[in-house]
Amino acid sequence: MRSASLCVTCPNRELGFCGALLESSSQSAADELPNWQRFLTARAGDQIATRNQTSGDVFVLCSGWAFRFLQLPDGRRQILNFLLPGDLLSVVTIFDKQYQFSAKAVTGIQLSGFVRSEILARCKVSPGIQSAIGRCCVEESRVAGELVSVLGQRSADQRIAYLFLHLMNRIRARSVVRDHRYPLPLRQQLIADAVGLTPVHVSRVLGLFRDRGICVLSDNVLNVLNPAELERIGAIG
Amino acid sequence: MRSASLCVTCPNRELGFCGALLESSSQSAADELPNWQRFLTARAGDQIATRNQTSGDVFVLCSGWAFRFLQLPDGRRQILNFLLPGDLLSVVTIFDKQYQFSAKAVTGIQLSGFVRSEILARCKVSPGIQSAIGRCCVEESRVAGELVSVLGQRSADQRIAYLFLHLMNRIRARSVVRDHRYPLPLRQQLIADAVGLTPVHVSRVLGLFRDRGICVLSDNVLNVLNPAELERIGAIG
DNA sequence: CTGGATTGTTGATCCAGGTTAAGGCGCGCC
DNA sequence: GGCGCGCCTTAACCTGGATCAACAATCCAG
Repeated sequence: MRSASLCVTCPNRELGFCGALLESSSQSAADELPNWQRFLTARAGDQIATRNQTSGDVFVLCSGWAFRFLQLPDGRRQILNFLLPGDLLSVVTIFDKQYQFSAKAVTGIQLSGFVRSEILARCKVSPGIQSAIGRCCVEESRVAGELVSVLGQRSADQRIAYLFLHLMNRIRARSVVRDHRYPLPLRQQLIADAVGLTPVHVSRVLGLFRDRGICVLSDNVLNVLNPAELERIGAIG
Repeated sequence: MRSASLCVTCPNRELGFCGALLESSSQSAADELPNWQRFLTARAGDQIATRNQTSGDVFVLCSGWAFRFLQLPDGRRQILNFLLPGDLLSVVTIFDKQYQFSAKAVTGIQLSGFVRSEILARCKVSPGIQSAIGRCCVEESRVAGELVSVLGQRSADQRIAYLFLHLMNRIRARSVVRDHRYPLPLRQQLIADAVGLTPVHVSRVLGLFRDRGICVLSDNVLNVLNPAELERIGAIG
């Protein structure tokens, strides 16, 4: 019961991967896990995947926030994206048992793991899963391309505004947002690692946004006071 | 005959997508195109795809160099990757008829287009195609992640060294390279757009590499004099 | 041969963001 | 309470790369 209900209560509405997978399975007894699925939890800060590690499971984030990243030899890291409930760790984990990235939990999280071979088998018989995987690939590729162009071409305030707008969209896809207040459990260090700036400069830019009445990030809530201005700064062509 | 022989003579050896597709098809008469395939050429500089445009075809580059990019509102562009013979324009064009990127030819090129619905149909019956698509997705995602971390975290010389090393690997996968001389038909402006620098600064860094006896790019050939040093500068963790 | 376009080089100057450091605030723990 | 530890903020300074500008080299078109 645990994993199924968790996945049903927090599907990724944009992509619907988890939903497609579950719909393709016959209903199992309400209080036991099918043998092709397992369930994990991790605490804030725990590393949940490591580059070059292999795993027979494909994981979906059921609750909490996490992120994928690449570690550099000098100790710095680049965050590739943040994972929200309903997200696959990465859609390519369906095709490759070896992780090409590392991942950590931002908050406490719950993960649902599906046996890869089971997904691939279902894929052959279920057009629903197949197209869900296709949509995930398209989305991951689109987001990665956007991030490349933001990191390659845009200034500090544009990068941070872009990150906020991107996350705001993803949060809105999952829950109703009131008064432009978005739950955002991110330390400035994480924002820095995501947009390729130092924490010091992130603090400066956030201070600027605050002073200009654009948005305020505190207590894990992003309060957007002037959405139009944020959009103007962070929108990508 | 044209398209088939071209694809067979320049398969992407890393990924083998084109080969997998062709192997799955019954041999057609040697001098006519099957109706699910067509063949295009473009001249250097031609735009071969535009963001948000839709197409019923999935294209493979058969000869020449091209690149995918995102255009920014201010006129700048970020190159997402360079396309070498055998590359799909992007693997996600198999799943989405709408391009999420633009693309241009660097040199004169030849493209082979496959009707998308035909690929998807073959996918259902051919495990070879399915796994080739999977491998393409893994590779595209890995390369995109690396580029994100390079743009987010690394200095100008590291970025350019990384680009060179990355392209050298891809060129070596396609043809024998003698004396560390790699064919590289790139203007400095393209290198700049790929690594997020200005052409002026690219020139300075290339000058530095030349002075330090690391490598020389001229006449569309990259002559690598000190591979170890280039590797030291550009290697990612 | 000449004029113009394209590309690359080099120098001078500027500035966005990095670096370093110090201090403040909140919070858990002894 | 006091103390240590994260985290944020702010200030002073530095620097890598952008910007601006001049010029050389190459290649065509006429």
